[in-house]
Amino acid sequence: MILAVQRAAHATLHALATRLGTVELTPSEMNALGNLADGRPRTVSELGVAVGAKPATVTGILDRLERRGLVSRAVRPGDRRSVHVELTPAGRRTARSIHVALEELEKHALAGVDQHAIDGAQTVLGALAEVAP
Amino acid sequence: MILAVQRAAHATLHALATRLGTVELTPSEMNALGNLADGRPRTVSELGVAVGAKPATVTGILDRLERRGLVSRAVRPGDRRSVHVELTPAGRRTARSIHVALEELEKHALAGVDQHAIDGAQTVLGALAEVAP
DNA sequence: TATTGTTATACTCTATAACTATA
DNA sequence: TATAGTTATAGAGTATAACAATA
Repeated sequence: MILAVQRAAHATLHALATRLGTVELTPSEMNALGNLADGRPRTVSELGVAVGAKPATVTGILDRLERRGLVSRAVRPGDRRSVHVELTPAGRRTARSIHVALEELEKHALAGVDQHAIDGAQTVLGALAEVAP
Repeated sequence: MILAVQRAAHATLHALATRLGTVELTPSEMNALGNLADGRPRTVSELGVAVGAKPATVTGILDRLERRGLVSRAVRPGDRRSVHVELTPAGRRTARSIHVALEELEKHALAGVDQHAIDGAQTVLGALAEVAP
């Protein structure tokens, strides 16, 4: 089962990258954009927890996204050590296309699968995600 | 659903690395050892298809595994361009501990999950893995 | 000519530790 | 002194292109 999860993760990531075509985003970059998509600013640490990366890693991801004009950094009011990250208008457009591509990919891949199987998969994936690190 | 797959993949990989403790293997290295575990030699290309990596990437993975004495390379009889890769005795022991750790992890994580959910997950993960790249 | 594997190059992700500027 | 973020360093995965040996 765990091996099947790895295979599915790999295949869907690859398929998503192909569908996005010219957008050229790495999985971590998509993940970061997806987490910021609701419009709420996050600190670097919060984003790190959300995407499962260390602050030092998040810094690198944000450097690239900022260079491409997809996110902006600003000192957080109230605590000048913190940085608030949020999407730029271009970042919001990109996040939206990722979301659409994901939905389409999922719809396409699971077209012939019945609802009971999907419910079961939710349960199993939830249990696996909760496993103690 | 696809996001749940990514989260589960990430969590299980991390848990597996923790359980293996001192063994210190990257996911790709585990994957390569797992594929060779049946004792049948593979060419670099075959292994690349099995682990989802390009030959150039496989070369690097094998370099590290060979340096640590876990796999051996030999010219393939009949086609001197090809290389046959197989596990050394130490590699077989390592592959076995990976297998055991995987089984235990899975058993532990899915202890409270009923069989219908597991069957459903198999179906869904199979469908996702088949999605066109 | 085509294939097999390797090497070379460049970029990303990751972890760790040291550093800065704030608190 | 503790925390937030960055920088520095090193290792690993990835893709692409060029290459040598062999078919």
